[in-house]
Amino acid sequence: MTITVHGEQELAARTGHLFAKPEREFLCAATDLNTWSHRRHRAAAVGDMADRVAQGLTIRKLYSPAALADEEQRLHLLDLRSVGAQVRIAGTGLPHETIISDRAAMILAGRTVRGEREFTATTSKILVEGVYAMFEAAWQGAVPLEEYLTVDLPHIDAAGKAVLRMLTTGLTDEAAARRLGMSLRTYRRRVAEMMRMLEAESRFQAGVRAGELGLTS
Amino acid sequence: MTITVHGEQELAARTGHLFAKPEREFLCAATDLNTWSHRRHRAAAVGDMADRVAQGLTIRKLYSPAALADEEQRLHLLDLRSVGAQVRIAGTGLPHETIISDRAAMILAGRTVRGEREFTATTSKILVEGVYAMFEAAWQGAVPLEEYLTVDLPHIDAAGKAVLRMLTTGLTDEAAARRLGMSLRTYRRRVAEMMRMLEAESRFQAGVRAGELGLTS
DNA sequence: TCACGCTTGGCCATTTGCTGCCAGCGGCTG
DNA sequence: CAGCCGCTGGCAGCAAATGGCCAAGCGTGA
Repeated sequence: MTITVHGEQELAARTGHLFAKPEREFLCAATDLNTWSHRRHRAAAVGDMADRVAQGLTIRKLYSPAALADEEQRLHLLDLRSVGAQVRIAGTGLPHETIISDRAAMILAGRTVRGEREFTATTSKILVEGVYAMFEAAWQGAVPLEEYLTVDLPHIDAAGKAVLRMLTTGLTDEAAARRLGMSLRTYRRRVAEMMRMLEAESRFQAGVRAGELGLTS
Repeated sequence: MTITVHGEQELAARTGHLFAKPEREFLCAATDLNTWSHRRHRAAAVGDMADRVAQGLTIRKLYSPAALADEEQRLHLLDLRSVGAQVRIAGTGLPHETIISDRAAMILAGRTVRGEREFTATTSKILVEGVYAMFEAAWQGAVPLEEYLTVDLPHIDAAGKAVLRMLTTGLTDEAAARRLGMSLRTYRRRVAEMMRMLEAESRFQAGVRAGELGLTS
């Protein structure tokens, strides 16, 4: 079964039964939080979600970085996390929204046509499984929310970036300092500061952090 | 238009016109190279591909790590690269195969039913765009082929992994060695070996490499 | 102008990391 | 059984990293 509907009311009327009560798994991919739900419904949804997660439902939500554009959305994502939903941030936009319920039913949202949002809902095994596989691949490549938020923590200015670059070359401190046109003592001060920012006790550990966080590319 | 067909002959007969001549972009996601093409056709396909790429066609192929299971597939992927196709390896299996042609037509392959492979082909804008977005997200999280092959270079055994783990904790060598129940000299030997494998001159550099390559998770 | 705060650079003591050397041990082979 | 090889561990010498201390210089505000 594959149908196209217009507007959220028609979507709910014709497909609500497919998505109302996921039992095992609920997946959602969207650009940001405004895509599927209005602001005033979110708090209630979180409460409901906590109960469902406690009953064994797996909830996975994949958003684009736009979902972290404002503090309200960010807080809501943290709420989702606190009730046990898994949230990841993809490295790219997710302009078309997808919901997969119990791996059996799926909605894809299209564009708005004459004021009504266009949706395709389907229970086609092939379609659902195909998109599910893609979701899974995107999920694997996405960053868990906490990690993504951590990425924001070490804000590194140009001078810091220069130090990181030098550290990544493998040069001794003396050679690196000369390269940057500063004294060894100053360079080492900068390195010590960088280590603090990366919360590392050793250079290897700092390197791992920098590498994992993509700070060296 | 969305149809389900059985077997590759019916697929070609009913949808061949949609996929035969992509003009701008051809996307393919699959577990490995056996999914869409037989071995004897591959070399010819590469030749054809070179011409098309030269004419401006963008070819992107996303495979799972299974595509690198044997040398023949690996060499073929390198051939694809050499003619200008973009190839990336996802971090997860892609059990269902997808082709998107010029962002206008799409095939999803399902399972084999009574000896015939089941396919869904569609030109539905919503479906195509939805899957396209997922493909894009998966693509962003996937590793370019050359990089992935580089990942394979440092094959790290269990002892090496233990050393990496210790290095990542930030402990001094002496503390780490004691933790692993070996002498400082042996630990340092292991560390030196790890540095060689990571091709690093400094510990920071080694850490970056390990972190970027995902060796610490 | 003077005082203050901050940054830089030189110097130095200490710690940590790097690696060669040698002895000892265990396993394998002829 | 003896010899060889690979690995381990202790020790030593040296390099590199860590960071404290102090003086000098600069910018800012009263």
